[in-house]
Amino acid sequence: MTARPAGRPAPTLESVAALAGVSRATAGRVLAGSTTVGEQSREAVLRAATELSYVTNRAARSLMTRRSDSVAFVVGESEERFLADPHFALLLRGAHAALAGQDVQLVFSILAGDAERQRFEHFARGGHLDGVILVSLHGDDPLPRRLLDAAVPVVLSGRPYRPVDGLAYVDADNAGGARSAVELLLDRGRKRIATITGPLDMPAALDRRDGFHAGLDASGMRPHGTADGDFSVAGGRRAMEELIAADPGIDAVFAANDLMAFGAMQVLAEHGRRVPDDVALVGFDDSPLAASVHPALTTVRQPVVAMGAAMAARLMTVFGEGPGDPVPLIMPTELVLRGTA
Amino acid sequence: MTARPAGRPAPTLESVAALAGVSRATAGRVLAGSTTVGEQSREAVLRAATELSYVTNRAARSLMTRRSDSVAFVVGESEERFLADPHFALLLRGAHAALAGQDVQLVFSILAGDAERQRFEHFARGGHLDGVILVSLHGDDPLPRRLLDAAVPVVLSGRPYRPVDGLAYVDADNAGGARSAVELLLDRGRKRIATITGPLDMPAALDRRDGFHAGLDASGMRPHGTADGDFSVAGGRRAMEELIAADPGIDAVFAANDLMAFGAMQVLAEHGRRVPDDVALVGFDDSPLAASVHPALTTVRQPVVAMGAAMAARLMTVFGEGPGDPVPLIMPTELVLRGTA
DNA sequence: GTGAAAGCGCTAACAA
DNA sequence: TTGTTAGCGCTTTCAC
Repeated sequence: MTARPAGRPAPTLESVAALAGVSRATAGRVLAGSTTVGEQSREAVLRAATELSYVTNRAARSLMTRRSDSVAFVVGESEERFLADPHFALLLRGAHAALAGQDVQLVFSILAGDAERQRFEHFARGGHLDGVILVSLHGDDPLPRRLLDAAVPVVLSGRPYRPVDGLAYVDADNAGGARSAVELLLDRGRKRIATITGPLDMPAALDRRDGFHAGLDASGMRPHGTADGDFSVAGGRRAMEELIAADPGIDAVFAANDLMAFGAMQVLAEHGRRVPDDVALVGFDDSPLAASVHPALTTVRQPVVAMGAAMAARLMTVFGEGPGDPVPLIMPTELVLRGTA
Repeated sequence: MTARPAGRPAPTLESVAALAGVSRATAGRVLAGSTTVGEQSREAVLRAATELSYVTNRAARSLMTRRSDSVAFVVGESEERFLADPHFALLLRGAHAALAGQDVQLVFSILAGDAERQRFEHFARGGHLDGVILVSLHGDDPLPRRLLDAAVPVVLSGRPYRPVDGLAYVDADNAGGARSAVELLLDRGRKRIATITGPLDMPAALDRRDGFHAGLDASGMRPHGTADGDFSVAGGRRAMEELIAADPGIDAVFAANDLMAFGAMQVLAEHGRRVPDDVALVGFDDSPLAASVHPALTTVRQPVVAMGAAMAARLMTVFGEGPGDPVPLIMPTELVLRGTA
């Protein structure tokens, strides 16, 4: 189907040129923003284009330029968990915002299962994408390497599990953020501090855990418990139960993301522990719900929307660059003081 | 850039044909799945295509077929709220799943602000989209009508605020679901039942409110309070505060979505009301968090992923159809009994 | 069953 | 500054 009432064919550059009384080439120049065009022609073309409400045919353009003018936003996760996390939507929003106005399409894809992974890789290698934003990869996923080998520009959300030559990425200062959370807890006079980690096949979880330990070490203290979660509310609940069972005396918890912190809050309440009086709590993300729970969650904010935008922007500039290792972009975090610590 | 190591040009149909020793036309026929091709040629072509890892150039194909092989998923909402709601991600996932394997791209867009709306409409009218999935529109948005007028197939998520001729949509049985929630509360012996509504410029909120009233009417009862929320946790909190202030004696609440129910749960706890003993609570959505809060939320499940898939499927079939009013698809809801009622 | 040839609408190289 | 020309890679008649 053509998106147009039957009978009226889509206006082409040809028809715009005809109406403006110039050649197709000149019309093309004007629409492409070339400056080497006479004032008269320019105006005539612009008027004609508006008149016909002309829209460039991207297929024809792509064929010539060998660019697709589209960027993929790819979620490398078969599980539901990541999509349920607002983090994902905010990254997407940021990427979209950065691309809006650039005349670049955002193609969305989820890699659920091997079949889809293969289809996607095939598609990407076919030159149908000017770049790929890769999000929520686990472990040592070979996809970035493979795309790079096929000369497809890639930007990763978060550092790769293992360093990959030539791979660009945008990350938050996870270790620094975690450390600042611990320091806050220490400032508040807490002595028995535990942590709930994220899934340890993800670099973000690893870095937050390391930052947590670094913060304690710096004060000559030791963790009073570590329980592994999975970045979900339910995982946070389980981990908190573990922590309490192992050491009923803990007086502070750093959860590696907000969802797990919410789970921990529930469990603490169920065990009759008051937050923050008995147990102080700090999360990570500053997700949209953090301000709405009660008491409101003290957390480490990472600029997720800005990170999404940065990834898209990175991709746009990478297009022009030659070989050489791209510089990772590490965005600062910020402690948001609210009611739980 | 071409997504391919410099020097090695992307294989074309031409090169596949050459390697297979047939004409480009025959190669094309095989790859398009035509049956009028000899067994020998077919095998030769398939082998050659695999050998070269050939990928059809979509731009060239689009140019010929006048189809874009892409569908847009469009969020008509400038506000953050909708994106933070897991509902959105699940719809997206469903739509993506239905399109996977169909060789159709999912183009993602958010209509934040007038500039973006215009750009999008222009783009869509340009015939760059085979169809549009429209999500989270407010009030009497003219966009569906305008797209339809431009002969762009549209499927709406949820019924339109006002009926629009020829507009396809997929909705949940909001009124029925709300009604079943009320009936549960009545079954539990509750007498003083209030509701927290969604934003009343959205049909889903309206229909749930109406279903709530219908359920009460059927038993000859009247609502003990109505407070308007906005589908957010914070809005649910505010509404619950209102409800308690207006009538401290209420013994049940139906919240028009889960996020507001979460807010209500917090406020009830803060006021020393036990859930469900003192006040029973039913939400709507069965969002991923509903099972994780404590007590776990009793709620009305709507099949969101299936709805997203249905919208995409609808779009694919609409392509072929002629004029005539499409039949709306109303998906059933289901009461999920958990701890709050 | 297969091939030759004609474009789809655009951009880019070259002339003028 | 402008126009002419030559394709980009594909699908699709139309012959054979």
